Amino acid sequence: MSKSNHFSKKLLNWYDPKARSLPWKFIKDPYKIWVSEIILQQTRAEQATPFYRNFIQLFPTVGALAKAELDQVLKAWEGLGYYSRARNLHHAANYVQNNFAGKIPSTYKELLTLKGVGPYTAAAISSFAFGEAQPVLDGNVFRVLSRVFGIEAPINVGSSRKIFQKQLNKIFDKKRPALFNQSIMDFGATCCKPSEPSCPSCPMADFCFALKNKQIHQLPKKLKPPKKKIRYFNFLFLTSGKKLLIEQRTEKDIWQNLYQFPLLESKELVHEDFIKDNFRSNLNLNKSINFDLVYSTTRILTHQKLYVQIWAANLRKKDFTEKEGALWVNNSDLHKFAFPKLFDLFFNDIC
DNA sequence: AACACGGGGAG
DNA sequence: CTCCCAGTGTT
Repeated sequence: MSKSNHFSKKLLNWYDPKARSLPWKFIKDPYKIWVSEIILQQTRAEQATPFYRNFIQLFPTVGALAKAELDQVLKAWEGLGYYSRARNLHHAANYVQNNFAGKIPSTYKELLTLKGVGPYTAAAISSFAFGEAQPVLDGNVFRVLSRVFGIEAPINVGSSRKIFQKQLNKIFDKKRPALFNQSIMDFGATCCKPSEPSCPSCPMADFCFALKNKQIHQLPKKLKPPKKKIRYFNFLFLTSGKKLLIEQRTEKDIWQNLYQFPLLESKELVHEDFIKDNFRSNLNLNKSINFDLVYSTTRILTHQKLYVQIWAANLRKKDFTEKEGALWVNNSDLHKFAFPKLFDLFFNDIC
């Protein structure tokens, strides 16, 4: 028997559907499968689970999601990260309403026309929800293929993809696409793990390239990521009575469409006096207004390191200020706005 | 082809 | 600290 067929047979024999029980498994609703796959992009299952449950409760159907305001959808995504997923999901829900009569399209090709649905997600939805023979190629599958078949092409460069896709097509079980896809991802997640894989009990052990050649810790190969960008964020926590000044981020940058306090950003560390002067002139505040440093932290993102300071000031009625694009919100309305995670930490810290 | 995009967990 | 995670869109 060829090594390729051997793989599929071993895999399906190894797979225990009950071993990894997750809320989006064993469901057939294409909408829920779609939502789960978007949430799971670059996100661990444990982190995804509460967000998935909450999201489905708030937006049970594609119609409900399409009707919702983007701010509501972002609020449901608050703290999860990669917020373009929420924007694209909302956009695509309306696209499905208008172009597919509210039915999630059933083919790989049509699914690719939805914003936020790429090759992985289209293969996942089309196979899980509709039984189409499309193999998924995600981080797990890259790792498994690299080790078992000895593929040395780095998995984090686009040009390697076709090499992995070719090998994947060879071993894919067209007769049982959903089962194969579920199995190979579970196998990667629980057996052929990134570190400390369970080689002694691995069903592929007798023909795995990496095990045979002692390459388990060398495969998959990956190119070094670029260095983190350093950014300095100084926010102003400006209150007046029960009101607080916030603004929406609109740039194509991290946290697009989320809310924040008025911000002074710099590439270098800047002096306290410069920050305060900037706040005064930017918000048209009186010289007598005082600012206290109330919060200081760092945030590590995948490609950035943020040095964050939050300054507080309180205004009397007569000092009340207006700023283009900013809005005063009541404490009681704050929960309606989606903020980056660091503000959640801040709110918890000061309360 | 390279870059941008969050946040959390594990080692 | 580093690496990884059920990746995709933009430039």
